[in-house]
Amino acid sequence: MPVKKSAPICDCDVIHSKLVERVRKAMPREEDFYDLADLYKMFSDSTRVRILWALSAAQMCVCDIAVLLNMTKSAISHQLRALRLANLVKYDKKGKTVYYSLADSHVKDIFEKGFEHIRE
Amino acid sequence: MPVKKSAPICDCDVIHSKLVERVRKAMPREEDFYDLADLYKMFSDSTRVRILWALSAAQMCVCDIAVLLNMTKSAISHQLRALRLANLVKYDKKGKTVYYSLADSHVKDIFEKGFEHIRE
DNA sequence: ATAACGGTTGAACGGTTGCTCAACTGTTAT
DNA sequence: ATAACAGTTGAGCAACCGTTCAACCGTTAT
Repeated sequence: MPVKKSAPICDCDVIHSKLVERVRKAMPREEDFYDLADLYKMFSDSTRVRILWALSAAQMCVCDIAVLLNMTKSAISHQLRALRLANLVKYDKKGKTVYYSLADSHVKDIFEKGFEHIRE
Repeated sequence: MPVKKSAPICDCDVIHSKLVERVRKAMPREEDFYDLADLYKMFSDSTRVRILWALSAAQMCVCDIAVLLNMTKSAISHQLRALRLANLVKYDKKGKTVYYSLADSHVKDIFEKGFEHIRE
């Protein structure tokens, strides 16, 4: 979704050119950074974080989450869609109701790392 | 920075009320979720992620980062300000140049967890 | 003194994003 | 058949966010 510039647009001289070259060589691909940012984007909104936390506590349907967070089904459904597309949650349809749960254990790990940092 | 609603605006009935009550009781404070989201917001932009990665590789000045990422000093400085306010980076002024580095080791941990998830 | 340079700042813009609203699908109950 | 309900979807709007631009501050060199 972002732009890739080819012409150098930096408005200053390199100060430590050797250092910069060394770091540049070790740098992951541009794409990996976008993927990483996209992953953390899912954790960067308090509604999504609360949904993910709730699902880490129990499998829940859309109405349950809506009641828990005091929000509309629609708002929750929109966010669940984003989480689904990011492969962070999976769902299981049983009749009218759709049960959501975390896709894998990495999500819980990411939570813990975050809370760990907050309570430094 | 968000809004706190008091009147129930949920537009549906609870389906699993016992479950919801159990989860609600175990839920962290609202504020913690905002703090967590704010933390991950710093990782949710590819420019900031690349800056953080660069600083995890070496202490660098603003011009170094600008050259490395092929962006203007101004853009980098704005992002560094955000990272500073979030206590993710610290700086050390030596004459004209300002050297930035990671504030603590948690940042590297968060990186690794993220990359781990991407290469599932 | 003054020019040059590293870095910061605030306003302005364009793009993104989260929620609302209303309409809709699909399943169950009557 | 039809009503009721769980959930989804798309358009629209307001708030937010990242970059640019121009002006600025502090330090160093001339």
